[in-house]
Amino acid sequence: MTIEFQHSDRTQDALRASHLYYLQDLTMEAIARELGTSRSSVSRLLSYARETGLVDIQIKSPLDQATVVSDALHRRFNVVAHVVPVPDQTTDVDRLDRVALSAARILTQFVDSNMVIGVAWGSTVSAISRYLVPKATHGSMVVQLNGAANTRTTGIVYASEILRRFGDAFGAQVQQFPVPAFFDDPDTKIALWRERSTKRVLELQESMDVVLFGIGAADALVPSHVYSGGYLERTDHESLLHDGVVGDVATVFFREDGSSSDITLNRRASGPDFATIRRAPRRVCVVAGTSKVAGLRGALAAHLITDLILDESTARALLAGQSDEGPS
Amino acid sequence: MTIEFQHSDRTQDALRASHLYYLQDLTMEAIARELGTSRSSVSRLLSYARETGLVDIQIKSPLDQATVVSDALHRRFNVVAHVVPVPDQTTDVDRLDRVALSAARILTQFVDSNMVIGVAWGSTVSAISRYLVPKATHGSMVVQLNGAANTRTTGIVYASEILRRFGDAFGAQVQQFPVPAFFDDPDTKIALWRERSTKRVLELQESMDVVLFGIGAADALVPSHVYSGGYLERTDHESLLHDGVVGDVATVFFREDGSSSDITLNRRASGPDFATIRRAPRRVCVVAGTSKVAGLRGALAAHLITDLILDESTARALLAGQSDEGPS
DNA sequence: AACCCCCGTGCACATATGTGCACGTGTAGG
DNA sequence: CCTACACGTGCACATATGTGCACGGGGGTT
Repeated sequence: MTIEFQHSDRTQDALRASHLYYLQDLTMEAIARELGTSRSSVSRLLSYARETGLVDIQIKSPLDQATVVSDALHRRFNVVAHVVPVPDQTTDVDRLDRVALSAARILTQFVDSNMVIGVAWGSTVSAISRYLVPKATHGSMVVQLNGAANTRTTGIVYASEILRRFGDAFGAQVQQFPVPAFFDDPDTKIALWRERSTKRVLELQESMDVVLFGIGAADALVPSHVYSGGYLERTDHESLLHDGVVGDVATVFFREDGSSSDITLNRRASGPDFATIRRAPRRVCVVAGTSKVAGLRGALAAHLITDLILDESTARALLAGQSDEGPS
Repeated sequence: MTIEFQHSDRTQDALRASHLYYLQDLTMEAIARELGTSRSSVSRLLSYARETGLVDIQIKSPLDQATVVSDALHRRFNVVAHVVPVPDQTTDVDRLDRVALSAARILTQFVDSNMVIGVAWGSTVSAISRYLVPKATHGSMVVQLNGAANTRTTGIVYASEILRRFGDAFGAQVQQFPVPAFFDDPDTKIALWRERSTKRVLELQESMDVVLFGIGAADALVPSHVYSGGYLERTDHESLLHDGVVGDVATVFFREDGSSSDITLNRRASGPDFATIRRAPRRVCVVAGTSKVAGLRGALAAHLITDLILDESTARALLAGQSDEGPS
């Protein structure tokens, strides 16, 4: 008639080990004894617990003494900045990786149950998706921000892989958006936008709680997908140049001052317009590498960003510019 | 004209090191190179960051697969249980210590800015106070639940030391309650309760967001202060026995069924009545050692507890009893 | 039944981390 | 100016942790 206290599950052991290790400061040796197993197994249990998100490690920069840089960003652009320390001479590839790793872990804190999470699928978001720390939530939904198909591929595999990673990590349902990144004919877009299946996605986008995106920039050293993946024609590039575009967010282009009206290509873009993005209370932008500064500046001017995760050099480059935006 | 990015502060280094270590998985060696210091200093920086609460490590038992025990407690008593793994043969002193360590770290998660935090000052809470992890908050207030003076000492030093630790850890103001634990004459209490200085404390207690307390039990192996510290006379003990008391929370006694009416001694107790405690949305009870099970059962019956932190054996002992409380 | 594959385990070794100690620097006081 | 002291640093060593490898026990297949 005794109640059974089996800890059959590997997770149970991991939980217990984590508690003993992180909450009671026992050594792995001691934990091994309590669990009746070998020290190495404990080491593995703990890695498992970390990978699985059973253990969650957060860094809290005391708000009153945040770093000078992040503080300056807050004052200048009215965003919460998470500055990722990366040595200056790091290559842009490594830089992206390190920023993505940090971003993935920071992102976890923003996600919770019953949220609608919009994600783009550029190289930045893709990198992040590889490092996501699982967090169990209920009733959440991951929605794709913009289409992925281009003239060479449907892009589905690539984009859906990214989406799937997000869905897996947060136990969320995934809503794909199976349309081209850019339409050939704006009228097709208009027509498709009237379809009920499309509308469902658009409505989800309207109710996003969190949006995650990078910045597209033509001259990034790690080229953004949109500019290198066969999505745009030569004439498109010329059109962008002509319209004074400095970058894009989820296929929607903008100028350095944040304006995006009368940019021809936007009529064919599949991404959400900026009003939709701004409707989300938390809008997380991740940027690695100074080549995206101009674009970033535009996105800030457009008030697309509430939380900015970026590497240190980029933060400096951003601050080095003179134009003040100030809290609106 | 370059902006200065000094990281003069030790905290800044610690923050950066923590980011690199916990968010980017760099080795301390690598961090030392980036910071231009020795590996040992990095090790020290990281300890500093942990002690200081710059880094916050949480264990999240996925709600859908919480341990069997904590789950059973939830169903049986409608509390969120945090079961601290402790080997069965541990002495009660060690047991208290380990539970207190875990409790201190769990407690951090419950505290936030602008909260009123009520704390008792028994041996359990005292142990917890020694392990608190600092967490910067603003506008918080720590309020003492019950008086501490007795016939031998004013108790002020002891209780205030505990209170101070809480205040320090959370950057909170401290509100002491300089009255006897038990009055000799109930009328003195009534009179004093009308004083404005007393009323201020009582009002604070009415608006507590979090309460932290242990369980007092006469037969605990690590004797509760109230029963051993010269607070009660022989006749008092007899009176308690006569009234069927199984324990107390902050000097207020109750029976196994949770009732506390007509317990003579309560008229002389300085602690808040149970209605006041129940007004707090989060009521954290910490218990180590099976000798307190009877008392704990009473406190549960009185609905004094929303969050229960206890060691494993005690949890089992609690469950081993047959009486069901069930969600109310 | 015999076989094989998958998985979890402990061992032994390679790394990574923690810490006593001695040194050097800066500051307050004599 | 000298002395004393507090504090932070790196070194060297002691511990603690991570990981490749080989072993062995289910469970499914032939």
